[in-house]
Amino acid sequence: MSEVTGDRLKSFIERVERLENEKKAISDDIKDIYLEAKGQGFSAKIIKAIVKLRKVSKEKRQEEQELMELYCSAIGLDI
Amino acid sequence: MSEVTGDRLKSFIERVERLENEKKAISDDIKDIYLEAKGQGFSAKIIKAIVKLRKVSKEKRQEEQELMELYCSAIGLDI
Amino acid sequence: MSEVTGDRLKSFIERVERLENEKKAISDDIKDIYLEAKGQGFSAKIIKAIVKLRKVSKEKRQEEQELMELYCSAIGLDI
Amino acid sequence: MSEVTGDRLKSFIERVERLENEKKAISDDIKDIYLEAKGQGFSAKIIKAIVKLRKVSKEKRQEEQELMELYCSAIGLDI
DNA sequence: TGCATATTACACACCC
DNA sequence: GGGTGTGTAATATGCA
Repeated sequence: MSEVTGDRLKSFIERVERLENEKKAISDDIKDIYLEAKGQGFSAKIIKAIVKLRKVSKEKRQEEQELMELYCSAIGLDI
Repeated sequence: MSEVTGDRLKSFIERVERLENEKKAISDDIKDIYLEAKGQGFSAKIIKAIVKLRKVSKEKRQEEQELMELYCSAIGLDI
Repeated sequence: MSEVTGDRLKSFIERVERLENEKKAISDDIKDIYLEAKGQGFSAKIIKAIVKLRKVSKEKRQEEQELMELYCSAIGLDI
Repeated sequence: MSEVTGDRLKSFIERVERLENEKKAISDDIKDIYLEAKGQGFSAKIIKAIVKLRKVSKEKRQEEQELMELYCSAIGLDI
């Protein structure tokens, strides 16, 4: 591998590492928000569930719910 | 739940969603870098392995340091 | 640390390691069952959800559901 | 879903539940060992650290081996 | 599309 | 008993 090639490779690696650091910082910020919410009496767990809920479409959620109910009725589990 | 409380809750949710979008954008940037590297003939798999190796090496050093401190504190040795 | 003490310590470590290996083997068996179920056309995801469901009491599930609905109505999210 | 299908589903669920119970029993045994060790004056935290260290050392060796093979295959070197 | 991996979420255990 | 940390489980992503 030529020196130039090595430099380019190094450049790629460092760019990735820089972005991963930024990503990590944002993750930490998100954690802080959950802590803040918790400090004001909100349940972090529920907030996370809502954020997730808003991501996936209503149709998809209903599909899963229906499959779940089908399985439960098949084994006689009352939910 | 009062309207004010609902507003604060909504604010938390939207802040989280905004940060998650930023995080997603960074992930996409990282993906682009790997594509670019691949376009220049580098193996993305190898680059990822190197990035990971550099990360775990750093973490391993920290872990060993912490383990040493744990041992020292366990035997009452002040370092 | 005396030799006897060292031997006892070693014994504890090895007993833990042996049990952790057994635990790992069981985890693998569980994974195999999910694969088998999947191979017969069942959704592993849903089965896991059901197993989890049977673990927690009905009351607890309802509580979480109600809290969730309270939060959603507070931010005007129709679920 | 036919009754037969429901029975098969139920069988999968019960097999998983049985194995999870076994796993739980082993976890409890491990906890007992730590209590016993503590009762003899050993630090559970340190023992856990040692067990973990022995585990990751082994894993790390394997990872390095795999990385080496990855590098070699990347440059077309047959080892 | 199925598999491997990486991230994320959760629950349990320990400590104060 | 409450908060923190750790270990495990689940999900989402990316590659073959």
